[in-house]
Amino acid sequence: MRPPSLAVVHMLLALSGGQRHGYAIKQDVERRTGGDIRLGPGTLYEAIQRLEEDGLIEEAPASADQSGRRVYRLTRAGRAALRVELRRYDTVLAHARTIAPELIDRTSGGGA
Amino acid sequence: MRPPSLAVVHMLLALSGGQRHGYAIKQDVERRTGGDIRLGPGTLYEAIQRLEEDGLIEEAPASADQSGRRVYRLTRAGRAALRVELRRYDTVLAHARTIAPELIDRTSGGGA
DNA sequence: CTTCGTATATCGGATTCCGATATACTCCGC
DNA sequence: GCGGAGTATATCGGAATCCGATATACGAAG
Repeated sequence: MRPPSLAVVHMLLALSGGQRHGYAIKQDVERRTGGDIRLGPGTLYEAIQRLEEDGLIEEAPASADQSGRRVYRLTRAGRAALRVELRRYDTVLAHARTIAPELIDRTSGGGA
Repeated sequence: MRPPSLAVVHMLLALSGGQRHGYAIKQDVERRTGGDIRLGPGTLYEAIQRLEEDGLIEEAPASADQSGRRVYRLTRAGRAALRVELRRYDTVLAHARTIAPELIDRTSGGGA
């Protein structure tokens, strides 16, 4: 189980805000990142399958009722895994602040 | 050019602390992450090649002199790319603080 | 009935990861 | 000089992952 990509971490994070179905995860991630992270159907549903197999997410009870929508939520292990990844990012940023603080300026100038 | 993995970002970060050769990058990353990120020869040298092809790093002048050591340093584009990745991590952490602050506790207490 | 947006699923090419393997040099003790 | 350990670089091959293209289905709007 390789460490999840940024896109997948964003998916996990979206789910940490409450249970939701695949397409809603996609929209949540795209909206929240301002379009920086875009999830095609391949990335989205394959990641969901993998995440479910690994026990990081699970289908919520009373999920696929009406129109085939499957609602997912984070498991305990999923929350733990997310915490680990988040800490890794925090570690990188901490090192960056030590080694090269000028790389972390908030004067984004251009974009969003 | 897919976004670099955490391991590669660590490599870039090591290089942002000054020019060095491959093996030194490996040691730097492993030491700084406390062994969390381990770079085998495959990961290390293939990432170096890719990074050089993409113009993110370059061989320093007077590099492969003595014992075949190749010394690398970050290019301008490399610094810019590193900044982008760092900002992405920062964005994820910012969202995490908003959505699920309890996932970012500094009580590193438990394991290593 | 046709079109559009939502929603899910699978396929296939390309990329990346990373351990195993190979080579070569240097320092050290003997 | 010889053998071993650590340093240093490079390539191969299997596996995992990414992600656009494609397909299906449903409901609302025209």
